[in-house]
Amino acid sequence: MADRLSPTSYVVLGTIALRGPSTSYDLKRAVGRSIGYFWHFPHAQLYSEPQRLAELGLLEAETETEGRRRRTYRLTEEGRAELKAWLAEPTPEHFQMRDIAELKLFFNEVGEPGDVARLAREQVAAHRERIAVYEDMQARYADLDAVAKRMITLRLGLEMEHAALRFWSSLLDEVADGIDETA
Amino acid sequence: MADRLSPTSYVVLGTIALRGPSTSYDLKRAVGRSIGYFWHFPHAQLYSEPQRLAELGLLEAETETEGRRRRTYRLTEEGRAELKAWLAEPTPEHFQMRDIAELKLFFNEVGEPGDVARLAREQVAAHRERIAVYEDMQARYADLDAVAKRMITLRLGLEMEHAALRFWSSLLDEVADGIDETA
DNA sequence: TGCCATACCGTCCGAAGCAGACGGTATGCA
DNA sequence: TGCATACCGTCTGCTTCGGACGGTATGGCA
Repeated sequence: MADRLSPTSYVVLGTIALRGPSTSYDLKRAVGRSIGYFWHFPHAQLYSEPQRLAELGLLEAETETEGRRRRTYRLTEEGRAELKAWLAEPTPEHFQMRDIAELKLFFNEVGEPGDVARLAREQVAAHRERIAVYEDMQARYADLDAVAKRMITLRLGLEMEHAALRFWSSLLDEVADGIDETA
Repeated sequence: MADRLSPTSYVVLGTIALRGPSTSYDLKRAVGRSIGYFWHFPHAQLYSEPQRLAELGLLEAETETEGRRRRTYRLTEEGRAELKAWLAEPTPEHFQMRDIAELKLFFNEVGEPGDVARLAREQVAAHRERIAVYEDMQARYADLDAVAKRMITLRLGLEMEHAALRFWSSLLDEVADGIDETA
């Protein structure tokens, strides 16, 4: 059913399934605090996508009449069914990376000698910082049963961050021997 | 200089810098064999983007008159300068992940009990397969000095794949105890 | 009570990204 | 000669994207 939905669609459906009836603004904040860490969605889509889903009958909209023209969306039975079908079906696509740093590293032959070291240093710092953020979240929500099941993706995020950190650190070691020791 | 280029622009610029003068078709194949593994570009853009870059003076186009209307692009001085400036400048963005499997995992509460195990099994297989591909590439080009510098990104790719494999394997262990042992 | 600053919230638009259909060209082999 | 297949480029319609913009509620201070 339903033409074929995009990942964005399922983020909307799924977030509403987890939180209950929500406005676009609610979605925006919820996504910003969770999925947004590994998959970026421009907030404009969290306004347009629910409208589309409502037209498809997967969501039900209720518009406030006074004050802000705020719209609250709730899941329909069809919406929940669509979401569950998606969760149950195979996932053929391999993940994609979108890492500007990796791109730069690939073309490093074209650049100047110091470039790689500078890049590596930056990346080490960035990944360390991100790891701190994740560990903080993990600690904060450690014993909140309500979100325990969601927090599991944090572990994946941490694995990835550590892998990246390991890579850039060792690259830095290899490359920083002697040359360009300046911060 | 130049409004501000997209990652796609730098992929085109960079690939031409590495390979020398190229047609869009050349770019398509070269990208498919390298960067395409971690960052997907639809081939149509490898036709339109060089045209834009030529208008900006970063590339120089030469069109064949007979047979196929093939266009060969070569880097201008401005193009090389732009590329080198990009390589030298800081990289503020953190990588993005786009992993459908991670999305499904995040919403697993909504699904049925067997879903996570099935997902994990799939992912383990997929990452193992990808690791095999990468290791094969690594072995094949191990002693080709010409591409050694590019192959370093493969190491990063492998680190990432291993991290993902570790995560999904251990998740599978945790979740597959007793329930749903069917392939 | 009126005014301002600031957070809150939603819409719009132009540009870029994207998938894939389509159509034309060269090559090889029956 | 004719067909199959690989090679190569273009086009179209749609979605995604970033960010500017504009309106609305709240609280504090004059």
